[in-house]
Amino acid sequence: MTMTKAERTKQFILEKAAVLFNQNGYAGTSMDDIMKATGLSKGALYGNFRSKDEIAVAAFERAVAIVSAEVRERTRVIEHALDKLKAVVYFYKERILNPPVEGGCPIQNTSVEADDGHPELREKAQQAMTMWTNRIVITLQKGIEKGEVRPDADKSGFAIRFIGTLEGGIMMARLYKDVHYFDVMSRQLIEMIDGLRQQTVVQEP
Amino acid sequence: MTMTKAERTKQFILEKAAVLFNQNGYAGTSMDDIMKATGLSKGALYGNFRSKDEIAVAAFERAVAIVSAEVRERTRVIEHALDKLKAVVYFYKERILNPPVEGGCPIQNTSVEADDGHPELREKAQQAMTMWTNRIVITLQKGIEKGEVRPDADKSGFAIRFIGTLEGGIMMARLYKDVHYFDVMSRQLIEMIDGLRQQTVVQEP
DNA sequence: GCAAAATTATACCGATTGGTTTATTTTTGC
DNA sequence: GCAAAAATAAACCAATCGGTATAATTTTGC
Repeated sequence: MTMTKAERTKQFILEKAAVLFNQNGYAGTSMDDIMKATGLSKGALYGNFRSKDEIAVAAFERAVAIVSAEVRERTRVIEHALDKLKAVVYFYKERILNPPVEGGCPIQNTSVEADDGHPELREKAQQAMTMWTNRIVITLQKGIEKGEVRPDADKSGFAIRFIGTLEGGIMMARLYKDVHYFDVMSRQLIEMIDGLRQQTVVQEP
Repeated sequence: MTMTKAERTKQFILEKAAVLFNQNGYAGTSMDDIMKATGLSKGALYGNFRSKDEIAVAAFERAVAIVSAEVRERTRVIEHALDKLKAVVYFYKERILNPPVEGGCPIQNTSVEADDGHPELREKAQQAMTMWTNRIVITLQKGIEKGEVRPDADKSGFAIRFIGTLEGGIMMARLYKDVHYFDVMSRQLIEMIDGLRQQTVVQEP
């Protein structure tokens, strides 16, 4: 057996809790909610985790891992840096009303709830956001090395604009439960991506 | 007296509650919190409002009104449509870590918390968002009529991109408590605004 | 397959939740 | 300035909150 029974239970709890926290937030989710969602008792919950906080933090990281894995799965085989970025946009567009983890983007949900309290969750959200920007920067760097991306591109600036625009679109589309709002943002994202393209240099005679 | 005592108390409760809900969310704010923040008793609270829900909804509308009033105050005297939009960007940039209502953008906070439950709050957030987009569309329309804005501009598309980009910047800047993230988004916003300018037509000879 | 260890269920804890009741005080309209 | 109406304080309510103690059950390593 590759995974002990206890480990599997722990992961099972996190999978259920991730959805609850992502939909209803930290304050909006009770231990009783998690008991009902898992069918487990309070003893099982507190036997695997020390506190609600510990579940929330671990569930957040699980949620981020689920989304990351699905995005990576979608973009893995794509060679061109700009196509990779476009695939991310299309992924979110398709999944905007049917996200990998019910409730939307875990980073957005956790950021907005934790920015005024809960420093631990806020720090985890910061780390996840920083990881995301770093991955985009790396993608662009590789694109520059392969001559696909303008070498003078502002990599980290682009990463911030990319994520910020995406998150803004997610927020609006989820508020109205209407993809259109994300569509509008995604068109801008595609333009931004195309703006990174290495211009074909006209040879001087 | 222009305002009865009871009316003033009601507004006083809403002003205090607006901050609490904006910082800690609906689920994260208790009636006891509001009692402590106002110094009033539970009787006073339930004498003026029927339920926590009613306070939350009214407090949200108050919060939106406070932010709107400050933005309008800042942009009121500006004549040129594009300057008006830029002034909005600069206003948020200055106030990103010192917002009109502590806790950030009430529409963002309420949207993200209410998109999976609390349909009443979600509808109020939708209404506020729709009002905002409408105001931008009207500004652009006037700009077109005055020849300041390209007549073929996609007014409602721009409004969505404007707000979405702004909200994305607010989210990131608040997560890191660092204006830089909003700065990056604001530069893009200024470019978007300049892209709306009516091009000077080159006269054919 | 058995004993030790870990996991789980149940019952329970004090504190806090949103909300009500009732008595007292304050404000209001005349 | 006085009576009616409204607003407020205080005590109280059942339900729920996060968390613990203990006892029963499973899983584990050998």
